[in-house]
Amino acid sequence: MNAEISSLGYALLGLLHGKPSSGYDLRKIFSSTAMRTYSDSPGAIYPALRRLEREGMIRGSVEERSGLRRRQVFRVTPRGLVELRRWIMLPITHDDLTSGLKMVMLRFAFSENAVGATASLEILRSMEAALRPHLRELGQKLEEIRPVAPTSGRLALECGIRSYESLLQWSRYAISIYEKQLKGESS
Amino acid sequence: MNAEISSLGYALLGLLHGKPSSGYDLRKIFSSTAMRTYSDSPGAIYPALRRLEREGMIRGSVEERSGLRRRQVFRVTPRGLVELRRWIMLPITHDDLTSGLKMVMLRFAFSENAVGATASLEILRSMEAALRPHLRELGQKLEEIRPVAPTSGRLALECGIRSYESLLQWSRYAISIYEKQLKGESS
DNA sequence: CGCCCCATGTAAGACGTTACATGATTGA
DNA sequence: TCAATCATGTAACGTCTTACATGGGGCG
Repeated sequence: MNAEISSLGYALLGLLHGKPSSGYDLRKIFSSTAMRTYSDSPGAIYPALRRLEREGMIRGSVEERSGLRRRQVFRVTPRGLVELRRWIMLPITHDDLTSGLKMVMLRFAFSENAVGATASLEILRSMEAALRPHLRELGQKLEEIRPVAPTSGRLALECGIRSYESLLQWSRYAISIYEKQLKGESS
Repeated sequence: MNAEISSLGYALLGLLHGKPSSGYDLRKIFSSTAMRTYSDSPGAIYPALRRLEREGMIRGSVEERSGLRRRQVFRVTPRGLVELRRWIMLPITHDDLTSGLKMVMLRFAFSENAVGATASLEILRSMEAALRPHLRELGQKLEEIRPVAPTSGRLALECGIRSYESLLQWSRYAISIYEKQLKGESS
């Protein structure tokens, strides 16, 4: 009942919240967009959908359309929406930054539809706050290894640092966008 | 005999080429550096080492040190070095860019020690060449989704684009470093 | 009729995660 | 002697990958 949901599971949940779809539709979305990272293979998607259904996060309903083969369309249940929102609004931790940013960006990407623009803004601020100490830490690591590591090792670390700096700049840019958008709405 | 080597396997191979170590040493390296992403759990590292040994990539030798418990130090075999170099010098494909850059950066990080600075430079140029078309492609995707996606979805894609742009800048910077270094040596 | 697209799935195998087990040594 | 650290592993479990299976429908 209370099993963990994989990143693929959350990707599916978020997409289904945007639009009820069949497994085949979802597969096409994955394979045709930048979300290809979440596997476009049926051997991953169909079992993941069944797991979500077993946990009560989504419900599938067979569509009998004239002629064509049966097609099962999945919809997010109220319970699934609660879980999706909970996951999206999780505070951004240090681990979220180091263990690949895919999950965080996925959460952000779904945030506006699933929770609202103020939530998106909150995520961005949380990210900005988490990035500062992380960048300091990486800077220290660089100083540590500078004398001993080969150039290529040092440059590899510098590449990581730059990418986090770019993320920081992006988050500020995104914050400004949302602040403008929200101010416009309230006025 | 000819099984695929996982990313963790290559990480271990590269580290062992830098310095023969025990499983425990490797674990400490993983857990104390930015390479934590490659799992610091014994349940992953020890089986991976055994696989590498089975494939003839590394060889372990038990060190009998006064008093302390037996400690198995692994060394890269000639065959392992051939495989490591082959993997490092693989041309950088479009898939390498989309499926997380961890592998490419790992290859680059090991390149100087395992193959030489000219190889590192070659990798960087290959990366720069692969990045240009990829960035164009992402730009098109952005134009496609701009009218339909919510702000958060669009911003998430922009974040990806920025990170590749930052990677492109880094690769140019790294190329200039290597070019200077190699010119200095040859003169 | 044969072929390709829709749409769903299953089976085998590899890998990683978590948690536990073991045993020896060092230090309080 | 008790705990912590060194050092190596195993077992259970879940998930992903790859490849194959199935079966209807449209089309030339």
